[in-house]
Amino acid sequence: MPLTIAQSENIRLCMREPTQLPETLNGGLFDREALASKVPAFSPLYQQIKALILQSLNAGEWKPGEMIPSEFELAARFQVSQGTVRKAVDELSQEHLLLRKQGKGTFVATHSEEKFQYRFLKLVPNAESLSSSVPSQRTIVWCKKAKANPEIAKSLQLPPGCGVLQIRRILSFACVPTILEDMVLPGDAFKGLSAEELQNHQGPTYALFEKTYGVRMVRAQERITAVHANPKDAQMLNINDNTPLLQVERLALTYQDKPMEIRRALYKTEHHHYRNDLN
Amino acid sequence: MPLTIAQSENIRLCMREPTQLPETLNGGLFDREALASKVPAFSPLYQQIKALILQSLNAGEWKPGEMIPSEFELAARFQVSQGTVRKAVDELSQEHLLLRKQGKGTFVATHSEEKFQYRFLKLVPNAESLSSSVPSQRTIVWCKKAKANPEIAKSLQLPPGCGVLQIRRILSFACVPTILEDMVLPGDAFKGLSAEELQNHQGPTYALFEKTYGVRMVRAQERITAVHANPKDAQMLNINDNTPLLQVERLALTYQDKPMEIRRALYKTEHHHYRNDLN
DNA sequence: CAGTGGTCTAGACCACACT
DNA sequence: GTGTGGTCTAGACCACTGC
Repeated sequence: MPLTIAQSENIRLCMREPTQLPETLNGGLFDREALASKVPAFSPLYQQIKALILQSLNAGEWKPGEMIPSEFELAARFQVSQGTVRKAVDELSQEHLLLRKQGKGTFVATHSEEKFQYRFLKLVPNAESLSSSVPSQRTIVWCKKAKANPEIAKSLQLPPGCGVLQIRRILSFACVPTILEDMVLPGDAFKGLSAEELQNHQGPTYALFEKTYGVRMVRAQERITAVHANPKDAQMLNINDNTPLLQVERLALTYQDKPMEIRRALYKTEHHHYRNDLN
Repeated sequence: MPLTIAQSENIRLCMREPTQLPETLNGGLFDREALASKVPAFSPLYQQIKALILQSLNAGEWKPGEMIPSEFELAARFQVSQGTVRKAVDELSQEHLLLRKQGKGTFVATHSEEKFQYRFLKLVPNAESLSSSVPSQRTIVWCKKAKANPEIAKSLQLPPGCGVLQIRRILSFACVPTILEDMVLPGDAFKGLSAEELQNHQGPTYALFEKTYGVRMVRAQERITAVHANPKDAQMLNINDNTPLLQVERLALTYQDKPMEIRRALYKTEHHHYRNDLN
């Protein structure tokens, strides 16, 4: 049945002037004023829905691994059609924030998920069939408190001198030390994180972060250069001072692009390489 | 108006048994048998449409930069709804094979397009604001014919000993030689390509390839390691033998994932870095 | 079986570009 | 104005999961 003019008019108003809609019947589950204030006033509906879902994710309404409401439930809650919710969820699952499972539901993505473990680790063995592409051993060198220097403070969007956690560790593949990594985390968000916890947990470090500290890394940027190790670092990796290494500087972001980790790693590329797919 | 049962039945048949549909009215513009033979028999309609569009692109029915038929025209041609064409086109434009321009039409993507020039070149200046991120100078060292060794033949899916083109060149940024690059191309596809042509054309090399040789690179894989230059290569880049460099090995693919180029490049990362965004 | 996501359709209207 | 892509809706049915 075609839309009536009145219905169409409602839709138009809904898209262009959300705050002027009559009171909805959703029992205050969400607030169109808040919506209008958080996103550009005249963005497409599905992007507004996307922003709302993002807010709920960020607020922890649904935890990593949990199922979110079905498309029809969300459609009812936001007073839009299921197709509009679908488009929002489509984009979020493309960005790996949500994970759709046919017949089951839609789930908050997690770094624990088998399929997405270590999805930020691009170093793979040259002979992929021979050795495992996940680190076989993880050694925490230290985990200590420090004050952020100006450069780090700026990158993490913290006030200078703010408390941070400094972590150094070595990752080995097939018992060969291959990665030397220094991480810097905001102290507030990771209060209580210790070398023991880092050493003992199973699976990816980012899975620990999201499970225990509620910090989920969703994107990252890496800057790669070729360097020589300094003598101390070379010793840690059991290599000659003169060995060329990849230096990978990472800035990892959580929801709404808030930076939550700086990482500088040295990759030994004798038996491995950094793999990148260009589309 | 809701679908009748008969219409639904038609849709079902169309999805599951394309070859059993009655003759279409499209004047033989396409052949459902051919369709069924090219893609899995039971794939969603929109993927079948996607495969058909891909075939037309590959066959050169629409050249890079040209406009393809409107969504409604394609829908009529393929006897599906506009929404189904839309989904196919959506995916293709996400893969950078097509480019949608609101109000204008949908175009075959091209490496000449301002927005996508050098989209495979991930080396950017450390201070992005200071210097340009596109090479200011290009020097062809040589462009010569050779026979493919077994390894190269395998990568390019050619018979061993097949004729190939070997190209070496140096790219400079702000007059500083920064990239030393060796490319290998299948001789058949690039018959007549000369050092002069490579030297003199404007814009990205991949734009030349698609304009003059009809070879459009759509994807690529890169393997990055850290190396030392050999003395000769070091001289070309005007650096010390001991300078660490990024070695970037690329395999570039055209439509249907056919490999068409092998490239081994050395990147000097004194003033630049390889930038990668992880999603 | 019911519930979930996945596909497909048909139709309305908006936003943008060209003429 | 006409034609293009972009958004939104409503409704049907399919495919998969788990009770």
